[in-house]
Formats: sequence, structure tokens, C-alpha cells
Amino acid sequence: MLNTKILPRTFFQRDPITCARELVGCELVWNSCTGLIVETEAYTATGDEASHTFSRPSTRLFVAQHQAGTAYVYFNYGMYWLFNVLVKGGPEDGFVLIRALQPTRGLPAMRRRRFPKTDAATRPKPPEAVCSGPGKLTIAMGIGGQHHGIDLCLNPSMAFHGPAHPSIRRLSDIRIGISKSAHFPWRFLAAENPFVSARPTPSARIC
DNA sequence: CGCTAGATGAGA
DNA sequence: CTCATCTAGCGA
Repeated sequence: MLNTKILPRTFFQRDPITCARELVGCELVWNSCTGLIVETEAYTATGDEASHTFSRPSTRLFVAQHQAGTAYVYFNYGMYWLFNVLVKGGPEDGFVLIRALQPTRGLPAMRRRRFPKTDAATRPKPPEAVCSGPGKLTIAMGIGGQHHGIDLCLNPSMAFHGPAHPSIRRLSDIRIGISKSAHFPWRFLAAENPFVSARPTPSARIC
């Protein structure tokens, strides 16, 4: 968080692919917990069959009624909240899904939420396992439906901070867990970082 | 290691 | 019915 500021709304007023790429290396600040963003995915409001906007009128309405930088949090597979930020006002609207974090502050609190049954006798899970997936990180950070629709450009304690350090190395790769529009290389990860949800595939490229 | 089944509910 | 997931349990 040193040398970084809250990302302004203008950051999210560009196309979702640019935003997703540049969020890798920025920091998510969520109350007392913070994490370096090491993995994201872009979803575009048009031409992307994997985006909720493709098949959900309610999501298209959400895009129309909110401004860039709004949290889009939804419930998937009956048990996981997934955390996105609305990107709007550039050449293309859409969302960036936050997929993995490297914990930088509040690791004990994150562990308590992720592994509540852990006692003093059991070995703690490694920090790489705490936020290495979109469902895992919402549990760890305490993100849920109560945060759907909040503005992430106002309160520095619930916001993205950046920019990323210029030395960050990034890869682009195909997105994970989707069957439609599956070939778009719109997953972005920090190269050589063990906190990501899955290792890059052979089709990953430096970006 | 890798692979798979099953949990569990909202949206259309 | 599908789904932007995860974990336990199984076999090699």
C-alpha cells in the first residue's frame, strides 16, 4: 500500500481487458485485510457468451444503472460469492473478476474465515492456499451479497489501490471454468507467482 | 500426483 | 437446465 493510492473511477472507465490486466499487481484493501491482486479475468458486455450480460437481463440492467467502479457480487454453484468490479464508459463495458490474492495484511483473520475449524493442534494451511481462487478469496476477505452494488471508489478501506509496481511481469491465458467463449485469452496473472489459482497453460503469453 | 463426484441455489 | 467453484476421496 506504500506509494499507492485508491484507484480513481477513471481507472474503470476503460475497456475491461485493459483494466483486468492492470489490476494484476494492484492491491485490494478490505477493512483490516489486504492482498496483492495476482489473478483476474475480463468479461465484456457484448460478444462474450461467458459474461452474465449475455444471458441475464438482470445483469444488463445492473450495468445500465450503476457507474464504473461498482462492486458486482454474485452467488455461484449454490455456495460461493464471486467478486467483480464494473468497468464502464470506455470502448466496451464489462466486468473484471478478481480470482486470486497474495495476502499482505490480516492473514490470521483470513485464515479464521477460511478454516474456522482449525485448532492449535492442526498445522495451518500455507498462505498460498488462503486466497487462491475466486470463491476462496471472498470467504477469506468476508465479501458477500451485502457488498453487491457498493461503490469501490469512495472509501479507501474498501477499494483497489495502485498502480502496480512497474516491474510486475504478467501473463495472459485462457479463462478458467467456462464452456462458452472459452478461447478468449482474458485471464491475467502475475508471472511466477505461487498464489494464483492455477498454473498457466501452454497457451499463456507474456503481456 | 491426477481425476471426479457431489454439494446447493439463483437465474432464465 | 446451466453455472465465472471447491473439497474430499479415490486410484496410480
